[in-house]
Amino acid sequence: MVETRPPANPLFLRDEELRQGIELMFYAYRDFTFEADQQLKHYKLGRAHHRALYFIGRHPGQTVGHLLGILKVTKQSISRVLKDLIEQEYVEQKSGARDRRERRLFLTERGEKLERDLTDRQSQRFARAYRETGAEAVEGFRKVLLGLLDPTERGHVDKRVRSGGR
Amino acid sequence: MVETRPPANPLFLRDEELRQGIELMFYAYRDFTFEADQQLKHYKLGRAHHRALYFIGRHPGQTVGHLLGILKVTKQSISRVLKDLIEQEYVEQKSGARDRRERRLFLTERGEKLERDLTDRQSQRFARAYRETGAEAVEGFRKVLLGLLDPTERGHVDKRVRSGGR
DNA sequence: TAAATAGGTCAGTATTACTGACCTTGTCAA
DNA sequence: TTGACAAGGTCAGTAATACTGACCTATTTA
Repeated sequence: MVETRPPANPLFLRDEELRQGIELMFYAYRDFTFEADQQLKHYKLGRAHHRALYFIGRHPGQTVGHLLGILKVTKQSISRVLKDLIEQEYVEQKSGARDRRERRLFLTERGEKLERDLTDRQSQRFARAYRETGAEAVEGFRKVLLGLLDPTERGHVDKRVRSGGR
Repeated sequence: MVETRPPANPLFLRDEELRQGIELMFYAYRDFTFEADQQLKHYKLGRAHHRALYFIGRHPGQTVGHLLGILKVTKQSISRVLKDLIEQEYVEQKSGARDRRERRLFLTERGEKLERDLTDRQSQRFARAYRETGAEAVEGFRKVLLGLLDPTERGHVDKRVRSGGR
């Protein structure tokens, strides 16, 4: 594997560097999602259910529309997933106090348990990575991820993420 | 949004920090894939085609089995995708010189063009994020992504990524 | 009261991906 | 040279996710 690289060519290096980022992102996401997907099979649920569960737990009492904005899917898609979760009593909905058209979403105790079960391994994966790389690397990681967002999304996401979901 | 946070509780902070990572990862990946997905519609291809195209371009002359190991899908899945790409002359295969059972995969010129078209926007997204955050952050980003991989994968991926695909 | 909004639903379709079984071609070692 | 094994493809069936488009109800609000 010892190779003599061509002398510094800024354009080449740049493209190469960017592609390395793209690939690492792919590989990391692939492994990151795999474990939870395996778990989900036991419950006969899919990744979409996990995503809904996660974000409802993270933003309890938010509306269906809010969830739609996070996941960026159609309401037909979320509707199916929510129906499953509500039927199996992982999620409950209460109509909004001020606006009764709204369905505000909450995890039941059962739902919280499931969510923790699913997310735990992912958290552990992050914990391991953070431990291995240190606070400075983590700070860089966060910054770059924020930078990868659509500029229009950055404000919302940053606020959402940093406020701990509330 | 001004909120008094509870006094430092290491366990809470830890969980909160990890969840922020999980979320940022989700949001970044969501936005990262969206643009290329839109592009793909014009060509009547899906995300799976892009992935194959990308990695064939990155590792020209590699076998189907190698691609399988990268994408972690079944051969039935890759088979369909490769068939499309070969039919539409984005990809060509040559049987291996030493082992003629192998199909070694290459992009055609047409395939290279398509791949560049699809990947360009993603590269630009990374370029923007890297520019905004600086070399140190990028280094941290890469380290953490590597840390998120399955330990068994880390060696392969690191080698693959750093050797520029060859 | 009429328009707009939150949300749901029905119908139809596409993509991705899975399991399992089986086939061909080719390699390689006994 | 035969037989096990490997690389790859293929057929059949199934499931999950997600889409578009049309249409519906309940409720809020101008």
